[in-house]
Amino acid sequence: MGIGDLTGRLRESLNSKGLRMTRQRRAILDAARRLSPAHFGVTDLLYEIARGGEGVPDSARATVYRTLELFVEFGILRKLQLESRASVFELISETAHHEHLVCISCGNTIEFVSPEIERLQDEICRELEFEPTSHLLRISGFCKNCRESGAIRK
Amino acid sequence: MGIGDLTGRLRESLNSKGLRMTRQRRAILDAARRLSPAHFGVTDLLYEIARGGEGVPDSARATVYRTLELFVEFGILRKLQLESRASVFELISETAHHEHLVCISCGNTIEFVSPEIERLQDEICRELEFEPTSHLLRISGFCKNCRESGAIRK
DNA sequence: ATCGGTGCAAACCGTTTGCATATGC
DNA sequence: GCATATGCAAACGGTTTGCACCGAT
Repeated sequence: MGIGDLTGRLRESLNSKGLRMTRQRRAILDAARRLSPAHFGVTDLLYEIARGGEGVPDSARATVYRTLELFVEFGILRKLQLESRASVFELISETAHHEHLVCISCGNTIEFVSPEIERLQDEICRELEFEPTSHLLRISGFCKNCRESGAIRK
Repeated sequence: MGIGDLTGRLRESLNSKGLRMTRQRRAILDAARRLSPAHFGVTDLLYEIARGGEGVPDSARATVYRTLELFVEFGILRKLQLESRASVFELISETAHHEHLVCISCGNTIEFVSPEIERLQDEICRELEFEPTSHLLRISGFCKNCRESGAIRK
């Protein structure tokens, strides 16, 4: 099932719970797709929706929050914990789950995948009889650019 | 340098920056030590300080926030990102850095260490020319207890 | 027509900040 | 004595909630 079928998947998920497809939910999904594969926060989404000319007023943050929560439940979005304050989301695609390097100087994130680390995680969970549903691996530090430009302050 | 020498280490760190040892900073360090090795939030700390009879009023959250930040800078505490809302801290001891399994049903955390995963992380950083300063690995899911008791609601 | 969804404003909660007072050095 | 630290209260920013109205089914 491709990323192009997201609208169908959303409709399905909604139906199965007796919920409704609305203009706003469609607009939010579309904006998320346009922003993808970048990560985005609630404000990014509102801005992107406005750019798309969709009718979701800037004051409707509540709707966006409620909808994003729903999308996470449906497995359409993943909620990251990149920063301590604001929530950051990303569209879940068929591509492998990735981890993040976060530069504490410039704030940029670099993505990587490591099947070996994933395998070790599964092993640990088996040993501890823990049933994993998701995981987060984030390495903070200084990216190549910031090290070279001496922009390291923190 | 043992965990018992924390007060001395704090005094040293403070001196080296021209800062002062105060009743409050000592009280906060003591409370953190009493709570250790458990994780604690700002409210836990305030409560523990009150129990110790130290003179830090409940309204002095600002002081606690400022002090914890300082302690993190000094390498005495580590700030975790276990939850999205409130900050959680832990005392850094000589024992190896550990990772967390977090049960999304009961909220309990299980700690584990994995030198292999740490090694793979270092390898990845080397490849991507990234200089790591800290990392966070958190696996969410269901602990043994919750699976067995069928207490899984999510 | 019904029941879920939206928009708005107000409440919430953890955290930060400004400032007068208190205190370690 | 002077600069740092504290305590308090107010501001802040992201998020959640209550409720009247709107709209998909």
